[in-house]
Amino acid sequence: MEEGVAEEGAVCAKVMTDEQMEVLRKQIAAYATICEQLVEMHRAIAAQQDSLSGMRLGSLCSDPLMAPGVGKLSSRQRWTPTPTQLQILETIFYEGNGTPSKQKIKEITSELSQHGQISETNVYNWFQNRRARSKRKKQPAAGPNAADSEAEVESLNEKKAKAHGNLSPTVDDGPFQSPDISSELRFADPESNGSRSMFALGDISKYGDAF
Amino acid sequence: MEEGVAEEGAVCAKVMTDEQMEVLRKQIAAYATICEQLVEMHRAIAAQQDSLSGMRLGSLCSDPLMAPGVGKLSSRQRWTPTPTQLQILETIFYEGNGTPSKQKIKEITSELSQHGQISETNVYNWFQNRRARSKRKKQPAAGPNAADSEAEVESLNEKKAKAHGNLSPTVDDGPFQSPDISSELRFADPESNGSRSMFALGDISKYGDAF
DNA sequence: TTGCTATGAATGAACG
DNA sequence: CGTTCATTCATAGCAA
Repeated sequence: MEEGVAEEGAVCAKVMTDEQMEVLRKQIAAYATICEQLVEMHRAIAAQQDSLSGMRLGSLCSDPLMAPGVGKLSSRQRWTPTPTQLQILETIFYEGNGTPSKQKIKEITSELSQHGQISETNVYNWFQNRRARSKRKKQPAAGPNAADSEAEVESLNEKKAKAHGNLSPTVDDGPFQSPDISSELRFADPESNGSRSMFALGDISKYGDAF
Repeated sequence: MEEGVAEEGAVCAKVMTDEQMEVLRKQIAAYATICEQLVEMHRAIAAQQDSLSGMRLGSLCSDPLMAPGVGKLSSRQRWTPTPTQLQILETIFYEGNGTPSKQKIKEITSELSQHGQISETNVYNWFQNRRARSKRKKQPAAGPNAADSEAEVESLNEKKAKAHGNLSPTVDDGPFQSPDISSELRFADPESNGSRSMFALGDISKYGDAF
């Protein structure tokens, strides 16, 4: 182990001991964590923007006809999570609690009911949908074979396509047109249990010991 | 010996198995994927913010952002089928394809990608919308006299009395709330053990400019 | 400019 | 659980 301390970068190989490697792994895990959380944060923020922008014609705006009191649940039978609720849900979902147990649902519902009308069924459906959606985005990739190529990253670049010269005048410059399904992290998902990664960023749950 | 230039990688391979190296590569590649997502998300959010603050209720200043041509990296355009694509889709839809999903989607996508940028999601959405639209066109022809029943909207297609989690216009929760989620970010100590990033984690920093 | 219409995309809820 | 349905939102395209 004495040789492993060499802070001299002359020979990387010498410092590449198991310990060093573990450090590397932890660093990577840390970055993964940061990225994951950033993703969720952005998602939450986006949802907020969405909500409040759409709220202008919803309930927030005072509609002379629509009495903001109870008893008027006519239009829109569909539950819509408030920004706060959404954020909480995202957090819980991300935190690895991929275990939507019944008991959990109750707790979450209680928690969320403080921020708006909600029921256990809503929470249940939300988690169901969230998981299904996450999976769908990553299906085409992650073939049964893992040892050959990580073309998943490449697929992001394969979005190259000839410009369809139709009516759109200024779209040619646009980099992306649609968020394709191939872009999804396969490790961050609490549900991606089928991954065969050794270090398994999904395994980073144990990186907590590092910090 | 010209081999004396021995890359670190070569020697590293001695302490790190090829498998481990590959795993690390994948992990790093995964960051690229996540960061891509982040960039995309950020772009979308920025676009939304710009839109609602500048157009909807702002209009305090003219549009300094609409620069036709270059430099326009916000605003995500939605996919628009080319005439050729549309025709193909219509044909497939009309062919009695009552099962418009799954494997078929991939085939159709491949087919259509010959005529323009498209993704499976686009095809999927198109069929979803197409069917829903077709159905709704025929629904109003139920035959009830138009001289009565103004409450039909509520009880027309009453399927189940699932009255759980209704949403009343009252939003007790404020529409806004500070994004305190950032407090969850935790950074690993890069200086731990005195070793810096051994791998090109710096490569990630190229995304830094995006956010 | 402002508004409307058509439609792609997002998502809560239901089905099997 | 995975897929599908139904409703809504946001935006492209056009009209007055």
